[in-house]
Amino acid sequence: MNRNQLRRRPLYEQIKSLLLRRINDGEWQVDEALPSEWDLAEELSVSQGTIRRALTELVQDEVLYRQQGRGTFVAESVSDWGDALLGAPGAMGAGGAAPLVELLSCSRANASVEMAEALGLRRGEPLWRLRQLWRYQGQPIALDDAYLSCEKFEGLDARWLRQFGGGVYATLQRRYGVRVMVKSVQFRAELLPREEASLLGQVTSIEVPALSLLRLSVSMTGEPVEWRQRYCLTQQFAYVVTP
Amino acid sequence: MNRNQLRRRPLYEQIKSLLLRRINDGEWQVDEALPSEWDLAEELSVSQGTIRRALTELVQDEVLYRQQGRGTFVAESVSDWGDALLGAPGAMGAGGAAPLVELLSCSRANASVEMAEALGLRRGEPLWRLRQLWRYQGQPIALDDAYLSCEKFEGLDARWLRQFGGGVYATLQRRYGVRVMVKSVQFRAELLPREEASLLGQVTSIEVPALSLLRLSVSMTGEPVEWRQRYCLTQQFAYVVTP
DNA sequence: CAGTGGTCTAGACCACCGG
DNA sequence: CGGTGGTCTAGACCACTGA
Repeated sequence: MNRNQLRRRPLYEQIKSLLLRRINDGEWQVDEALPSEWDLAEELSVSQGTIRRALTELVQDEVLYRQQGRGTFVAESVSDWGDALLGAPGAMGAGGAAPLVELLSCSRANASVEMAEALGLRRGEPLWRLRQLWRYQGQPIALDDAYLSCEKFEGLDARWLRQFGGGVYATLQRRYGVRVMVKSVQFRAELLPREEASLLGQVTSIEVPALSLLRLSVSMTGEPVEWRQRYCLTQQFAYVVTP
Repeated sequence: MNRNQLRRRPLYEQIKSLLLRRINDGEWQVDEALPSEWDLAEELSVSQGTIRRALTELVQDEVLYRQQGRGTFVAESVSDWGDALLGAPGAMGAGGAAPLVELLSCSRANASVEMAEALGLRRGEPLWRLRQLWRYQGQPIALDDAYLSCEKFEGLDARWLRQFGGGVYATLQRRYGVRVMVKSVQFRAELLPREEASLLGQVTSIEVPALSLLRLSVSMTGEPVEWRQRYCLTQQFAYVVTP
């Protein structure tokens, strides 16, 4: 390891970046073990304690997971759904589960002002719009529109996404080597727009309030990747977050 | 430090608990420095590295904060509002700020089934109900009802809360030595009930959707302390969370 | 059993802060 | 300048896993 690096970034930070790059380059697959801490220490000419610290932080970032006696492994990327669970309103203890996803469509759109700003693109640039329907206990519960740059993710289409399964983020990781993490989430309460209401099976004429989420996801290097809007029905189940 | 403790809990965990107890007992005030890592190490007969690890985790839990060259200090308890910010819808970059709080009333209520379960009490037990109005840029933006056990927090009243200022959590810490952290939050979209609508200045006859939050807060030892419900207007500002 | 991560120690040097 | 936290090293022992 180069010790004369202007002494700016600590060693363990440099090792974090290095490992992150190698993970994203696909050097180790999901659930595959990295070399042991001692082997990494020798390879990178640092002490095992320094390797340990880098790995510990990557575990905290949920990029890796450890199992005592077995090794250190590459973690799955986050789920499209996010960390939230669906639970009975008022019952704070028992968290439910995450819903199941179905890809409805993959079309093209143009970046709005907000999308362009959030994604670091110019207004009007072409984006993929991936529409997903979430079901919980068989019932439609949420509708997502995910927007991603066409340029960065050339050739993304419904066939790929359905074939891979596991949602948009899993596909980004496996096909484009991009790991993603949620940077920011906005919550609002809105009346469900007509189109979304019909897709969510809300056919009554009365207007129904829905939880509206806006979410910005970035790559591990902090580069904005996805702008996602979600309408979530919360009459039966609440959207539960546990910090 | 007792090394023959059945070897169950690691030393740094024991030290975390010990320091947490001493912080809650008021041994050091908010923004007051703890003894240096070396002094603590000597006092507790462990190595500085072990003290360091315990402190690092308490910093991650936002119980302490560190300043290089100065020391390690007791942090403020969390704000009643929580970690969220109010921001312009669609603008993910620029987070706004938190709103200002005003205590409306302090009354008594009886625990509902959900409250009792969440707080570990029996149904119908007496609770304080603290009603707070949040204003942002002068406009009412959210209404909170915080419920706490009357038994555990004897003598809580509006005078104390107003006199202390800084909200419920600051008062719990200063008067009862209880530090609090948010354990779980539920989000729902609802139509704003009539009473809450009038307190939030929504006098139109049409029904307005509001973001409904249910939040359970616990002490540092994990004991449930507060059940809080919030109605938040989101027509103008979104509720922004940054993980 | 060998190999892995998990804890703990001791000591060194650096970077920053304040008087 | 002394005192603080921040980084890095080397080595020891433990606890768990799997062959």
